[in-house]
Amino acid sequence: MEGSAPRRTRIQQEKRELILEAALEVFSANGFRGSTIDQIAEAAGMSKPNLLYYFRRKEDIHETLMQRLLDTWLAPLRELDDIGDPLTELRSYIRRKLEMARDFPRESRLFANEILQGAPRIKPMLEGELKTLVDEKAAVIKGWMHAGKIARTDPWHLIFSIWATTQHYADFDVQVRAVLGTDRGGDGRFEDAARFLEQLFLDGLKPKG
Amino acid sequence: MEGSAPRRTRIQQEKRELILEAALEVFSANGFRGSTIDQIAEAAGMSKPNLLYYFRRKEDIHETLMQRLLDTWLAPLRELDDIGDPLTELRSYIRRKLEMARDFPRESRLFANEILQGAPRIKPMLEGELKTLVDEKAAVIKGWMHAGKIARTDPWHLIFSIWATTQHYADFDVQVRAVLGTDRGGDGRFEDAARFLEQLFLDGLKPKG
DNA sequence: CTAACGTTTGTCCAACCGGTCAAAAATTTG
DNA sequence: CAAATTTTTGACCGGTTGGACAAACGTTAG
Repeated sequence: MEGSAPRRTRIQQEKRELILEAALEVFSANGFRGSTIDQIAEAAGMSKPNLLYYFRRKEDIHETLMQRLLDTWLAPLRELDDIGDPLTELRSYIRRKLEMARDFPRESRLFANEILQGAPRIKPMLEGELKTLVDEKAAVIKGWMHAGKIARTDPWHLIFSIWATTQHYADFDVQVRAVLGTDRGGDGRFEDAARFLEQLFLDGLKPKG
Repeated sequence: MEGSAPRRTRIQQEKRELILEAALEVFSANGFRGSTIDQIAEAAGMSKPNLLYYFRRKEDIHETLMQRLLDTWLAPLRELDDIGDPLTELRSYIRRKLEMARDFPRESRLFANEILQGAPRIKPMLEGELKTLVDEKAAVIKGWMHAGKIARTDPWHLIFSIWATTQHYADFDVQVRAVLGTDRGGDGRFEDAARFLEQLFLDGLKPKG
């Protein structure tokens, strides 16, 4: 078990939040090794030694950021439930994930950076907590398939494809905008994406017979 | 126009290849800023000054690597042609992209790293060459839709979704393997992915009426 | 007021990093 | 062979980076 959370003064809480916000900005844009404490300190409006008073090491900032991220990041999947209509349930999971890519692109990129580098700091979590959660939800989806509510296919790869297609709009944002151009690359691109993904996941590409 | 390629001795050609291979390994694992010349030199089996004799600056290595990458990386899309049957054509595009994720994961990660950081070095190419190519292929796909050969949807987002789902298996490999576990995360995962993606893109998830 | 405690800053350091340079070693050329 | 050229190396440099530290400053409680 972890030790209890250390008591913090009001200033400590505020400043730590400020630093984490700044670090999210910097880390997500430059990666861990590509970011310097000075950059984060400047973005947080304080001096480097001052920042190091609140977080003793650069890694501590990253670790704290990552822990918080994971909770919110997996929330949409946790909400995937056996209650409603399967297709509706999946559709709203996709929508929620796409909204997260739109509203929290920095978090998405921070996560992508970590995985790309081989997930050195969160591999145990992937193999433990994440795998458990996905296996659990895969079982739910499998139930829907056996009940004939959705087509039979591989639930794990289905989840991967939802992750991939939605996070793409955060992680590869520059490319998406470059390809769509100034006219179609504006704010409307997420609605276009939502429409497309809904159709893809529901009906695929075969023309209506 | 570019100047003509400089003449190189046999040793220069060999050593430059050796360096590029080593750099691909290092850059794709650590990103540009996260990699050091020393790491690349060691992976290439030579000293740092020796490496710098063949590439004057770290950036030169990265640039050369990126130029080569882009040609091979976009080859599958270039091959997408108006000749055969549309659904077959799309299916084999997806298959080719998935094979590239399987056979050239380092190239995929190198590219992903660059885009994630905002594509500082290849943005012009994205807005120029890449956009032109995608627009061209989107027009082809649109033709198929008007001819009733495939369902009507957004061709650009269709291309994005193919990129996202296939490259996911290279870029997020650690996560994919962690979630699938030791039994299903082996070499067979690409065949499972291929089967799943084919079904997804052709039929979607609606149960067969 | 004052002592205790929390916060901020300037200075400093050792390690690292990209890159230079001259000289040595190896190779090619005549 | 010897001269010219290419390749390799060790030593070095200036700038950056993560982090330590003590002293100064601010705040709060008695």
